[in-house]
Amino acid sequence: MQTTSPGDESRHKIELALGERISALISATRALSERSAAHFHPHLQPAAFHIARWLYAFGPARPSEVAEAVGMDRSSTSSLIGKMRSLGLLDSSPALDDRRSIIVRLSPEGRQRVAATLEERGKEFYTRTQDWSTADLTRLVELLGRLTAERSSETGS
Amino acid sequence: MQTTSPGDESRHKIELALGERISALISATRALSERSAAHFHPHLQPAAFHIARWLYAFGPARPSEVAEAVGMDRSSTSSLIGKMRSLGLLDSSPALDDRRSIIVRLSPEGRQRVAATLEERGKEFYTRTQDWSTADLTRLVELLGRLTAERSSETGS
DNA sequence: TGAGGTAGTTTGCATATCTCCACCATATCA
DNA sequence: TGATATGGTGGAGATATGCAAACTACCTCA
Repeated sequence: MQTTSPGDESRHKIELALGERISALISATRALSERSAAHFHPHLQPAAFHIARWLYAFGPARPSEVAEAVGMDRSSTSSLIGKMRSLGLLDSSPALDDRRSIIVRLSPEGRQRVAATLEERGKEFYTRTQDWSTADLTRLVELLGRLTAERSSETGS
Repeated sequence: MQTTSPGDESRHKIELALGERISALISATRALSERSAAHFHPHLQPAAFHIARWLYAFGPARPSEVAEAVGMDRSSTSSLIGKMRSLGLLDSSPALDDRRSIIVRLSPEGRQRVAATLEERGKEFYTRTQDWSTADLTRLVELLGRLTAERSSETGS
């Protein structure tokens, strides 16, 4: 695993560091995330929040795509999607290009509920940025946005 | 609690945006995280990885502190810590200030295993930053570091 | 000193989720 | 056309984790 050029080597170090920082962020937010999931909706299992949050962040998609993206299996995802639909948290429409499939999306109420959960539970986290400059905050938002904006080349549709 | 000054208002908007970006990042990395947890160690439950990863990121701590931080209950945490100890993945020492308590820390092997898991599974994620400038990458690493740097009593490393 | 609280561990039980497995409708390909 | 694969759904059984309670050792405070 010896790197060939000095540039590649330091680049890889930075990428490794990024991985560790993201990992630290995930660790730091895990308790918050689980609590949010538990409080998302009184008639839903926690995992429903993971589905809803993904749809909130990345928009409408097919159930199998959601399952793959959040690392859940298709049965559980299907069942939770069914429950969320019957609770009015999300809508579905037939997929245009494949009549076996459907597209699920958050309903306005579902979207609102995710937003409320994020804001309510996220307050505990805001204290960390209280002494940040607005410029740094904005920069971080922008960079994170670029990091997660990557949903065009998938599924070739 | 309505904010009064325009500065506070836009500030809050940025904080909200940050919350949504972090949420998106967590959604985007959830599948990866779960897969990493599942592959962390063949004789351990997935949740052991969450404990190990937290210790990797934030250093030695008491079991109850870990449980609180990763959002798991103390019985599961205790049981998993016991298993990891017997597998040589972490060591424990008595807490100096409280003889009821202990301090757990990753062993060199445990640390190495977490690092290996992070690097191996994280590769799928690196493609996202391939076309980033090194400056942006470095900046993101720095900002994320500041966001998660919250523990005063770290043990070097 | 004694009373009550806390840290860690263990156990029993409830529940959430995963792993197969099967099924149907549709798609894809020979 | 037929054969095989895929997307969504549902069920049965296995496992992981949460929750509650009990226990020991220890701490804290009156």
